Amino acid sequence: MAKGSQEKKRCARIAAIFKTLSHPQRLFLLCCLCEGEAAVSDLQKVCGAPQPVISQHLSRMRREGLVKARRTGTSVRYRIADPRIPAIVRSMEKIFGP
Amino acid sequence: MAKGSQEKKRCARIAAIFKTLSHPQRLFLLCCLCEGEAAVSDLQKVCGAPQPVISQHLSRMRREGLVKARRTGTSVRYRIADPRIPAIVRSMEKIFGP
DNA sequence: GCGATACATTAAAATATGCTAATATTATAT
DNA sequence: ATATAATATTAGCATATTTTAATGTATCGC
Repeated sequence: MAKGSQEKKRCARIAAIFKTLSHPQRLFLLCCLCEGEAAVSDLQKVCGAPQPVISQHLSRMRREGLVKARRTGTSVRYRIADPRIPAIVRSMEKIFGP
Repeated sequence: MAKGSQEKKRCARIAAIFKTLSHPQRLFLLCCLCEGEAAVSDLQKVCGAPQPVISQHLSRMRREGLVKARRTGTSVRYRIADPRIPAIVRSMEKIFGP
């Protein structure tokens, strides 16, 4: 395998995660989940977007391993998949914040 | 101003940065610059993409405040704009790495 | 079972992004 | 001043992403 190829693969992998984080609403949803577990309907209220859009965003974040889900009766509650995720968002805010 | 609106703006801002980081080649370029300043021609060699593509990527990262540039004769050398950036990429690798 | 609630999925239209090719700029050397 | 090397910019096309709208699935209470 060519030199640097390994590094490029790592970048492609991380870039895919960054892409998932690169949508304003999606990132906002993630930030909401940083405060604690929440149902789709809760997120819909604070986010203000149509329900299918929220579901699509959450679905994508789940595929990418950013969040996890569990059913509670008829509702589904989402949560952050890794406790180190909030720190990354906060670091970004410190560096690139207003 | 409505509640949560401030938070949404922050997310939009950070999401824009994430979007810039969300391209494999761009992220690879940034990682190269994490090792130290480099000229466009150097980056072209390790990256293997056409020169205009590299320039476009660098130009965008510059606009977003991720990198800085300075001329040295006929060549332009790029560098990371903030020393805290490499840590973010490394954190991401730790969490989402192979 | 039936209706209602909460969520998920899909397809198609609208929009944004990235690549290519051509051209422009900037600085050095002769 | 002209030529050359290094980098930047632009426009147009191809592709990917987002949104919208409609439909599907699952769970609970009756």
